[in-house]
Amino acid sequence: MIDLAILGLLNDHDLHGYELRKRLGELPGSRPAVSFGSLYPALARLERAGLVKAVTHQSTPTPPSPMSGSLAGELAAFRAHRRNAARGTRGARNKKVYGITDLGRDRLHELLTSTEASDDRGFAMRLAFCHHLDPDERLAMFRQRRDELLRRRDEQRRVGGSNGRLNRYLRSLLERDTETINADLAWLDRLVDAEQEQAATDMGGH
Amino acid sequence: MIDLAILGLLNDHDLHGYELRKRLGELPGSRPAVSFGSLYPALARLERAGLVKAVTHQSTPTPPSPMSGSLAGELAAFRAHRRNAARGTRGARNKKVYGITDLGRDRLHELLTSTEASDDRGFAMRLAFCHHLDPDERLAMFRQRRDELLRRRDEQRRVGGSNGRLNRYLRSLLERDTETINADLAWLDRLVDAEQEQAATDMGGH
DNA sequence: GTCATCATGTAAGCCGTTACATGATTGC
DNA sequence: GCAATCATGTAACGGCTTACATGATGAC
Repeated sequence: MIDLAILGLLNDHDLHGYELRKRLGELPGSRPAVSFGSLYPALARLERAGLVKAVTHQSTPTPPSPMSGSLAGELAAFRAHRRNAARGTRGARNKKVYGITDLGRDRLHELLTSTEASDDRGFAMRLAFCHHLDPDERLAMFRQRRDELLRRRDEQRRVGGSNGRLNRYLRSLLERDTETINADLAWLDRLVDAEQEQAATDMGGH
Repeated sequence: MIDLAILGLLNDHDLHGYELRKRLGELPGSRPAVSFGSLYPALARLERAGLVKAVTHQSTPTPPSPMSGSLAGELAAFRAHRRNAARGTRGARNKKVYGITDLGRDRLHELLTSTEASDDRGFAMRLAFCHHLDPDERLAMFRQRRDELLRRRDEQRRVGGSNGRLNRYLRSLLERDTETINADLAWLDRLVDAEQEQAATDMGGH
C-alpha cells in the first residue's frame, strides 16, 4: 500500500519525505496521513531495492543572483556540506529528495495492474494513480473491481438471506452495506462509460 | 475492536471460540472473519482480566434420556474427563465455552458508550451491539457519529476546494467520497428518526 | 535569541495475520 | 479405518502507530 502511494507520487514529481507525507494526506480517504515512523523506513527500503533513489539536492533552488547569494546562506550551505561530508555521502539533516527509477516505474505498473484482490482503500489508492496506466489497463482494473463488488453483494445476500432473526440495527447495517455497494457499482459504471467515451473521442479526434 | 465483538456476542449467548469466530464472520462488514491466531489469545486475555470466564461444559447438552444416554457418548465423556483431569482444570482439546461476567458487561457498556473517535468499522461494530444500550445512549451514539461525518465532510471540502488541478480520477474519487458521506448521513437520520418514533410508541403504548 | 515549523530518523509496542502443531468428532 | 470438519492453541512475522531524539531554517 505505502509503496504504491510513494511510487505513484514520485512518478509525477521528485519529493522529499516530509512533503511526500503531506501529499499523501491530501489523497482522498488517506486521513490521517501516514506517520513518519512508517514513511521513512519505507523510503529507505525502496531505496535499498533500487526503486527510488536520492537525487542530488540544490540547497538553494534557482538562486536569484547566480554567484553572490546572501553570505549567511552560503555559510549555511558550507556548514551543511561539512556536516554531510562528515556523516556520509548525503546530508543527514538536510532535505533528502527522492526520485523514481526505471525499476520503480516497473514496480508501480505491476502494483497498479496486479490482479490480486485489494480492499476498498487499496482500490482507492490504485484509482488515485491510474492515470499512469493505458486506457485498456484502466478498464481492466475497473471491471475487476466491479466483479469484486458483485461477488461481495452475492455473498451478502447469501448470509443475510434469512434476516428476520436479526435485530433492527443489524438489519439496518446490512441494508446500508447493500446500498453502498450498489452506489459504488453505479459509480464504477459511470467511470467505465466515461473511459469508453474518452477512448471514442480520442479516436475520432485523431 | 475484537474485545467489543467478543463481549457483544457473549452477552447474548455463551459460546466457544470456534463458534464465536463463525458468528463474527457473519457480522456485516466483518469478512473475512477474524483469525484464530487473533481470537484465542484475545479470549485468554479477557479471561485473565476477568471479563469472561470459561463455563463448565456439558458434553451432552439436553440429553434425550436423563440417565441412559448412548454408551458411546458416556464413554467419550468419561475419556474426555480423564483427559481434562490429567491436563489441568479444564479440557485442553475439548470445547471451551465462555460466558460474560458482570465485569465484562461493564466493559461492554463502556466500549459501546465511549466518546473516543472510532473509525467506520468501529461504528459498525458498535451499531451491531447497540441493542444492549438504553434508547438515550443509542441516540447519543448516533449523534456522535453524525458529528464525526459532518466534520469529515467539512474537511473534505477544505482540502478539495481547488479540485481543478486534480486529474479526473482523483476528482471522481473525491465526489464518490462526498456521496458516500451524504448517503451515510441520510441513513443515520433515518436511524435517529426510527429511534425517536420507537420511543414515542413505547410511551404511548404504556 | 527564541519559537514555530521543517525535516529525518529510531525504538517500542499494538494488533492483526499466516503457518504450524495437535487432537477430537463424525460420517462413510 | 479414513477423511472432513470441529476445536484450541503457539510462533513468527508484517505493517502500522506513538513516542522519542535530533537538528535546520526562517520569522519576529
